Amino acid sequence: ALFNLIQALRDHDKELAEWIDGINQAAVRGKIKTTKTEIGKIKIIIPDELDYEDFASSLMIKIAEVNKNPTGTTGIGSKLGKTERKGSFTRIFKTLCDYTLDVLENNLVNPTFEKIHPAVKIYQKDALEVEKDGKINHNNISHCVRLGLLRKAEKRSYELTGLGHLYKVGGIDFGTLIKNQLLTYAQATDNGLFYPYRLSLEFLLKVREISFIPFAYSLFSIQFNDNGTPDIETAVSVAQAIIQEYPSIAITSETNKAEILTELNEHHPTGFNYNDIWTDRTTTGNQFRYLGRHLQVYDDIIEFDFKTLKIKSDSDQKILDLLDKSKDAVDRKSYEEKIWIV
DNA sequence: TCTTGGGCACGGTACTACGT
DNA sequence: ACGTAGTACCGTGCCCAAGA
Repeated sequence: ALFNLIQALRDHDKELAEWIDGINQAAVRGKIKTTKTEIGKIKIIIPDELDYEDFASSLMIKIAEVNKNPTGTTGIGSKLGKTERKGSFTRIFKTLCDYTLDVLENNLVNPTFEKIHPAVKIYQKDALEVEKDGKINHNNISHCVRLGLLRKAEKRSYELTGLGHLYKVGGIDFGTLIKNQLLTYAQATDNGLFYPYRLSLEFLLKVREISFIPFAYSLFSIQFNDNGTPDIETAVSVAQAIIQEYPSIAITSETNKAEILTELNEHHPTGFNYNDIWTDRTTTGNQFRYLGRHLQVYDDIIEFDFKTLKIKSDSDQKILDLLDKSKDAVDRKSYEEKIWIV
C-alpha cells in the first residue's frame, strides 16, 4: 500500500521521480545507506526501539526497486521485431545445443534412434530423417552427432558410434549419457578445441555464482589468449568486478539502463547492445539459460533457478573429481566411445 | 475473473560451406 | 558461378504469473 502511494506520487511529481531514479542507481551499485530522518520527500516516523538506519536503508532499497519505473512502463523484450533480437557480439562460447535436455532426448535423439537397428551401423541420411506434421526436422541428425551418438561416415551417410550403439541397446540411460558427454564435449574453433562445460565448471569454482549480466560480460565473452588457451582469468576478474560494482543490477530502472550499460561496456572489447543485456530474448539470454539447464544434470553440485547459476557449497572436491576423472576422455574418439562417469 | 507482459523453448529459416 | 547440403541462429508461439 505504501508503495502504491509512492507510485501514484511519482507519476505526478517529477522531482520525486528523479529522486527515485537516483536511489535506483545507488541501489544497483549496492550503495544505499542513510542516517537521515528524511529520505527524499518522505519523512519517516518510527518507534524508538527500531533501528532507524536499518529501516530507512531497507525502505529506500525497496522503493528503488518497486517504484523504479513510471506506471505503464514495459520492458522492450516483447516489442522486438524482425532482426532486432540478434546478438551484437561474436562469441566462442556455445552450449552443446539450444535445447533443454528433455526435448533433446524426446524430440531429436529418440525419434532418430527409432530408425536405427542395433545390428546396422551405416545409415543414409534420408533413412534418419524425422518428420512431424509433414515437415522435416533439420536438427535431429546433427544433434545426434554433437552428442557423439552418430558420426559422419560418407557424404549423406552416418555411422553409429560405440556410445550410439550402447544407447540403442539400452546400455545407458539418457541422463547418464548427458553427464558423461557434457564434460568431454568440445567444439573446434579457429584457435583450437573449446570445452564449454569444463570451462564453465572451472569458472564457477572461482566465481561461485553468477547471474545473467555478469555472465554475458565474462564467460559468454571469453576469448583465447596468446598461448592458445581460453582466457579464464580475465573472465573471472570481469565477473567479480561487475558483481562487486553492481550487486543488484537486475533492479535497474528503465531510465538508468542506458547509463549503466555504457559503464558495463567498459568491461568488454566491443560492448553489448541494449537488447543483449536488458532483455533475455536474445542469443545471449538463451545461452545463459541453456548452460544452466544443462549443468543442472549434475544436480549434486549445481543449482540453477533461471536467475542465478551457482555451485553448491562443499561441492568443490566433487567438481575437481569430475574434471579429473574425465580428463582422459576429452578427445573426439573417446567422446564417441567411452563411458568414464560410472 | 479477465487481461497483459514477458519468460522460456524450439524448429524453421537464413546462412555458410561444399561440390560440381 | 551455381545448386545443394549442412548448420546455427534467433523469431515467435505458448503459457504462466502478475496486475487490473
